[in-house]
Amino acid sequence: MNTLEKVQKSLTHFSKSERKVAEVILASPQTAIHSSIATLAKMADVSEPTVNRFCRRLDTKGFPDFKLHLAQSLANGTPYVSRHVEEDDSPDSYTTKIFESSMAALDTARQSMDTAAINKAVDILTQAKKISFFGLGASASVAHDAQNKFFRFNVPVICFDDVLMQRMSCINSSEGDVVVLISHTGRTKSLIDIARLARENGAAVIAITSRNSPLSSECTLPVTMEVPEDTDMYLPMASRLAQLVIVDVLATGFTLRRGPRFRESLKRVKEVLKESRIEKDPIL
Amino acid sequence: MNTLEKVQKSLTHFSKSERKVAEVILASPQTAIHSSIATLAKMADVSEPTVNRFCRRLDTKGFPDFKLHLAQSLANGTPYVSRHVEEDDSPDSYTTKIFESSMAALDTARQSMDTAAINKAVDILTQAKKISFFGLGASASVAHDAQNKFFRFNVPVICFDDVLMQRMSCINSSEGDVVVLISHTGRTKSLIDIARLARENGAAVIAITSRNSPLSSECTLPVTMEVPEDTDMYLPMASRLAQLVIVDVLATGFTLRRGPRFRESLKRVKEVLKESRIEKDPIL
DNA sequence: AATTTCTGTTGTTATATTACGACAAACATG
DNA sequence: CATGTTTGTCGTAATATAACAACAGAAATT
Repeated sequence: MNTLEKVQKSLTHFSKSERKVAEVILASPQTAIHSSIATLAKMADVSEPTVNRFCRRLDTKGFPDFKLHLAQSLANGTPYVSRHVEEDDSPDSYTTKIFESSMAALDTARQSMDTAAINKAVDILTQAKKISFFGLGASASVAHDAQNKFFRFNVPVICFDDVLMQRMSCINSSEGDVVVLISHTGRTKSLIDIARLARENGAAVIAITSRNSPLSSECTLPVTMEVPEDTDMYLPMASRLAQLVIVDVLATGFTLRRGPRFRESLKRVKEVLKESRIEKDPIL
Repeated sequence: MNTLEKVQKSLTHFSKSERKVAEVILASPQTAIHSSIATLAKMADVSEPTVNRFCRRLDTKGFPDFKLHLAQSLANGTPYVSRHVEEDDSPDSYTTKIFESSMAALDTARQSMDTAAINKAVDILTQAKKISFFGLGASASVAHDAQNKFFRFNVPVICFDDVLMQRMSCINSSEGDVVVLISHTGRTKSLIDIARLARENGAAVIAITSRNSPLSSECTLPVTMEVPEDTDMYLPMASRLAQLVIVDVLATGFTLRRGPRFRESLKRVKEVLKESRIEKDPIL
């Protein structure tokens, strides 16, 4: 865990003097890491060894080591002790918080990723006759993005954000087809039906969803992740970002598997797109 | 700039002994930050003051200060010196790289954000009679996401990913309407036309795009950002993520501006959505 | 209830470690 | 050979920590 958060969280566990040290550090972590143990002790109005003991209590080797850990946690963001948006946050404040919580969410998602599953998914995708991306509601935009990416690969790819079309498409699917389902909760009934339907028709079903969800047990290959989502108050967002990144990871794996000649043709697609744009001023 | 990268980049600028120090640090930065100046000097087979001079050359106050900077840059990720995906990366490796570069991109985007513009955009959005989100190609999925978010706010909102529909919609727009255009480059000709068209019909035009782009000068309020995008080889991805986060920031600003009673009704929308899901096992 | 004992907290002193400045030797360069 | 740069040696000041002592408050004993 982040050292600064640890200090914050252990506040109650500390003794009187140690709490003084913690408060000084929390008040201005940037000052703390640039101070010597003597100046910090003076700021907190305690003795130097107290500061040292404080450091030890947080599982560090001593004061210098503690400074190192603290420096790292400062670099990692979290200048705000809380990342949750509050009622009376300023635009500057909530902007920062949302960006930071997004980054933190991506980090936890990364740590919970199973790269073996990623690899298998790439396997399946490269061998697909046809790829379909399905998502509902908020996940639909991820499906669209995926379609956009894989379309450039010159692979037969479709995308539906509508239950009926998804069902119809599944009924017509066959061996060699790959269906990618995107759902954060993995509990949307109609998507679970679709997973079953697709499998019954011989298609391989990849699901980008959460671990242990009903959907993950209903598909051929679950690509799962753990994302801290504060859905109580705000809209699901972190999961969307993580899904997008996973789609990008799959797309990247796809291009790597296909080899260099394939990537040449990708560049040509890009060249064509440039024509619809206003050229950048060459002076810039 | 990241300290570790700085060491890497300045390798040629160093003198013989200083380079020895740099190499030892690059070989194992984790060891370096946990060593004293004496042990590091011994490892590099140079004298202690040489190590100190090395630190000074990198604009730090001395060895301890250098360690702090180095620790921060290590915390920021970059265990890989490069975040770019290489030809022969393992799935684990490219997954990590893509996640990390995404996070780094969000960080730079955040730093380049103009929160005053965010605030103005929220102003405009809260007063809108009707909100339209337009994006083309890859940005279309962001527009969809935005529609999804604002739809829950019970605001008249539409979204088109098709040039003709966008034009038609603009022609029918009037005073009080708000058009939000999403384009990373801000150079897509047809979107620039649409910005002009919308303004001619009295609509306010917000553009989520890059600074100094043609689009940003053609709209009422540009919400710009700087995102490092490696479009040469891979697909635009970082910009998409940043756009999504900005949409989320705008949506959050919107709900905050609307006050607590508004958020109550949001919860009701969520309750309704739950009915389409399989309930979570209460034991879990 | 008063005293003792124990446990944990805090400060003082002493020492070892660490980093840095000043100077001098070695080295390269014209 | 002269000049400027690089590098190392030495001494000193700052820094962190170990060991010990004083103290406070709680628990136990009388």
